[in-house]
This record gives sequence, C-alpha cells and structure tokens, in this order.
Amino acid sequence: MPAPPFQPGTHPGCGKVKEVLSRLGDKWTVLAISMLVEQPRRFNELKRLIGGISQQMLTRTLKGLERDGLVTRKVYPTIPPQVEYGLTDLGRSLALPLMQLGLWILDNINAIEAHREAHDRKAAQD
Amino acid sequence: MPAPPFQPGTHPGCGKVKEVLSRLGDKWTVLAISMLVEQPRRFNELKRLIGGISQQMLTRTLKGLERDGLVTRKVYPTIPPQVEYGLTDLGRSLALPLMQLGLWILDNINAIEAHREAHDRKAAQD
DNA sequence: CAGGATCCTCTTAGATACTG
DNA sequence: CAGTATCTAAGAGGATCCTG
Repeated sequence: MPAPPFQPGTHPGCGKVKEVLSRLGDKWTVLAISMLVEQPRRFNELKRLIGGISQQMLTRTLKGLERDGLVTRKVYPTIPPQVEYGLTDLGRSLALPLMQLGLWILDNINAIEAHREAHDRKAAQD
Repeated sequence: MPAPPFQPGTHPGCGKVKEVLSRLGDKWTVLAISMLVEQPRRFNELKRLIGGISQQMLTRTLKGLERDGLVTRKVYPTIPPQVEYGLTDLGRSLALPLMQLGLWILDNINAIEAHREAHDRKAAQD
C-alpha cells in the first residue's frame, strides 16, 4: 500500500485534494458522471437514469461539473430546446478510478451490510 | 470503459451502491481511512493528522466506519485511557481504489482549478 | 424540453462544555 | 485521553411554480 496522498506535508496540494474529494462526494456528482460514461445524455434522460434527483439538484450538479471542466454542455437551438451533456477527456479519465470504486462497493456491499446488522444487533442489547 | 455499476437495472444492488457512495462521500470518511492506511492510530493522533476536524465529527466518522466493518477499535484499559483505531481487511481492500482516486486528484487538480478560473472569468462578464 | 426562481426542510458540521 | 451532550449555523437537497 502506497503512502496516502492526503496526509499533510506529503504533497503540496494536500488541502486541495480534500476539497475536490468533498466535491466529488456530494450526493449526485459521482452518479451523474457514471451515467455519462457510455454516451452523452440529455437533461431529462439523465434525470430519469439517475433516479430520485430533483431537476434543481441535477442542474446544480451539472453546472459544477461543467465549471470543473469534467462535463461539456452542448445546446442545439431547436424547438423544443435540446441540450446534451457529455464527459470531457478529463471527465473520462476520472471515470476510471470512479468505476473501480463502484466495483469495489458492489463486491463488498454484502459484507458491509452484514457488519452493520451484527453491529446494530449488539448495540440493541441495552 | 466498462459499463458503470450504478445504472439502474444493470446490477441488483444498484440502490445500495448509491448509499455506500454517499456514506464514503461525507467530508471526513475518506480522509480518516487514508490516515489509517500505514498503521493504526490513536484518537488524538488521527485528529491531528486529519487537521481541521472536530472531535465530535471524528467520533461520528470512526463509529460509522466501525459499524460498516471497515475499522477496528481496540481499547487498552490504562490510565489515561488509550484507544487504537486500525483498518480491517475490508477497510484495507477499500483503501486501494480510494488511493487511486486520490492520486487522480493530485494529478489533475491543476487542470481543474484552471478550468474553474476560466469558467468564473467568463461568468463575470455580465 | 431545459431549466430559473422561490420557499422550505433536514442533515452536516462546528463550537463549547462536561465526564470517566 | 477519549470521548458524550447540547446548541447553533450553514448548506444540501426537495417541492412547486414559472418561462423561453
């Protein structure tokens, strides 16, 4: 296991890593990125795919990703209007470690839930 | 790029992946795990290493990780009391994709910040 | 269809004080 | 030292209505 890149002093941009990490860590950002991995998507298509997100939060999330240079927003001036969101190269390069993390979760979700139940059962003995 | 493991229908535990993701994505969890990668740490040692975290949030974070079976809590009944936190095997296996993500951020933090500044500069033209 | 504007609620997180 | 308890502020997130 390599030395973690977050410890103070080990890297110059340590504080910034924390910041980006908490950006990625909001409720919807990672999900939005993952829905764009395969192909560009339209606004309501994303909303449907993600599921459970309000249009306001989807707007905010996509704006944030666009600001960070991870997502592009292409507007087709048709009627009705059509907007397509897609990953930039930067966004695609991020998707890789993100998918790895998702796969880990899938592999271990059962173990985690088993631990939780055991833990909660013990805590209920009072 | 593999199909994302988060899309509804592609995997049975899709909703649960979202949930674990948002658990990992709080402000301190990933940082706490990363500080335990190299060796077990004591409470105040963790607090100092992470930096900027309140003792309450550290307590909550560690309790959550313990509940999920990612962190062990060993109490030495000495005076003053001594408690040591360490990663379980499950926690160590999670640390791997997490460090990958951290390395990506380090590699690309400059590009992200450049995008942000350019984006904000454009937005300021109104 | 793709959002902007508003209002409201709930969670997250920080500060402080206290305890075994 | 390693927490617990309580209070509070800030922001995340949801619901609804409105518009080009």
